[in-house]
Amino acid sequence: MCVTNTDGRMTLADDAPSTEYEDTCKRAGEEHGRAIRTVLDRIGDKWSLLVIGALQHGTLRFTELQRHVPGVSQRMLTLTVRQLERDGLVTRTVHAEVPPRVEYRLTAVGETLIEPSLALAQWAIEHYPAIERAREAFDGS
Amino acid sequence: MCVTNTDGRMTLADDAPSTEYEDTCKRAGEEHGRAIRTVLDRIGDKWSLLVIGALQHGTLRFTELQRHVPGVSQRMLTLTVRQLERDGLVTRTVHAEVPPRVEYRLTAVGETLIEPSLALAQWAIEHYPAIERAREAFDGS
DNA sequence: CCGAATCCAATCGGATACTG
DNA sequence: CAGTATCCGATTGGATTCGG
Repeated sequence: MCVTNTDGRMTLADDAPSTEYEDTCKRAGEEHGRAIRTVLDRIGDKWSLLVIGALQHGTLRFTELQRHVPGVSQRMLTLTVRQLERDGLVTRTVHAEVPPRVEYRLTAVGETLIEPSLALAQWAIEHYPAIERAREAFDGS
Repeated sequence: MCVTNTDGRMTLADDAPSTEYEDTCKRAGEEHGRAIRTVLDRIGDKWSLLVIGALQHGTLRFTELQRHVPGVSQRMLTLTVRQLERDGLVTRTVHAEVPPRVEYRLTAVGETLIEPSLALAQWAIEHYPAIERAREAFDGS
């Protein structure tokens, strides 16, 4: 897994043959692979990206968050925000009141994730029709 | 799930209160939600993005592809390229030879996925250390 | 060389019920 | 309100074996 190649181009996966330089790149790239894998495991799950998106305009409480992410169960929302909190992408603030009030908010790091996620979302919207057509053609033949 | 808001800003999830306009946006946005979900289900899996990355510089045969994506099993590589083929992101060309030769290549649509994926990969590499630190801090406390 | 088929463990995620 | 706990079906993905 190399991200910066010998020619300076960016790559997502490793092309490396077995030259010494490439091997160095490969070893360094293994770290990159873990980074990409880790991030993909987070944003690739069913709800994280939607939660990030729901929080992009400000603070939300648990129930509000649940309304903004249609279809998420209480359990999965809890697990998802815990993961995001653990990864330092979301802060969780508990106010000592009755009834309890818990507020979720993106951290600075969490906010930087919005831009690339949005790029992906735009790609999805733009190419979804083509994908649907491709599937029908593939399944039909 | 709204992507373009009333104020023109982009969003990943739906903020919509129940005005008529927002409801229209919401209904239209449900389509966007399916698009994003669909694409996330594809690139969010364990291997698709790595395969796309491996193919970004040209054509590869099955075994080459497997070498370029370290850790992938034969089974998963087969399933992954089939999905990508079905979605019209990759072409699969079988040459009638012995031994058989099968070549995989990105389609035009597949190539457009590289840019946003790379943006995400760069984010991953840049913020992975912060995520690791956040996790240690979270787990330690 | 390029797969398909089978088996199986682990994880994911929904439903439901209960709590401070 | 904001969770936690438990159960359970569905999905994921690795290992292995067989075939054209």
